[in-house]
Amino acid sequence: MLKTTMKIDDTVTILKLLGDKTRLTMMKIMDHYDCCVCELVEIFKVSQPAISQHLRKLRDLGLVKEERRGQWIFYSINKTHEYYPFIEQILQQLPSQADKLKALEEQGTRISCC
Amino acid sequence: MLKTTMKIDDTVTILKLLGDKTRLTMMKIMDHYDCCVCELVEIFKVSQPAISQHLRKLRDLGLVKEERRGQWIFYSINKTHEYYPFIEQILQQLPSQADKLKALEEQGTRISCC
DNA sequence: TAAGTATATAACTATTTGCTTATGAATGTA
DNA sequence: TACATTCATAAGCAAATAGTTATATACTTA
Repeated sequence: MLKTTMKIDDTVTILKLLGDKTRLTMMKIMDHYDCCVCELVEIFKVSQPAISQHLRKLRDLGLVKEERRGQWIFYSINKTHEYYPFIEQILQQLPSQADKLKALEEQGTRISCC
Repeated sequence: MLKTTMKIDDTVTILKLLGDKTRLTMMKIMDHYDCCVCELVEIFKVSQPAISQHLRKLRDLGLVKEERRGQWIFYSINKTHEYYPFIEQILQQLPSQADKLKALEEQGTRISCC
């Protein structure tokens, strides 16, 4: 059990971000795999701007980091974030979302950029 | 570290409820003290219906339970809830809100009903 | 029983949120 | 250079949210 003391306001901000199915699932996925935007678009069946906007909120808080690789921008969880242990604790209790990535591979979409 | 596996949808619902400063603070307080509605109204400086509506959302999910004691209705955390360990894990990392109750006592408001 | 206190619910409102489409900027390639 | 692809941003919209005031319900007490 962690013993971090978290500020209430910070905690509220983080929980609000995680309290969205798309973002929570994205975080769970990105906890294990770097993802480019187009993969996430495929997975969640929403528009590309919708994904970008979710990523922006996560990035604005520093919860994820981006890294350009040529044409693509890959996102991953920022494990150096002050509250990463807190977030990790939550993500660890969620079921693996590896099936979603597997579905992409089978469908051939993931290969397109990774 | 807990190893519970939580459904994504359930987790989202809970995090959404906790992602509100009033509700998160209420939960932290109720984790240690039974509270009647009027106390919470005093603490949060919002209208009584606002508090009742927050409590209803928490109660609808079973996260808190109510108990009438005469004229008052006391709310407390439902420690038998399937996901209570998950919630407790979050609450434990928050700073104590005991000062808010102490302020009530000094102000004489808490005594009125407890 | 009548009046007072505590709480819940209903109705309304302003703000926030998550999505969409349209468009711009950055990179890769013919 | 021209064109295609990837991603970000802007603008607009519908739904959700958190608050308010008004009112109903339940209990206590004079």
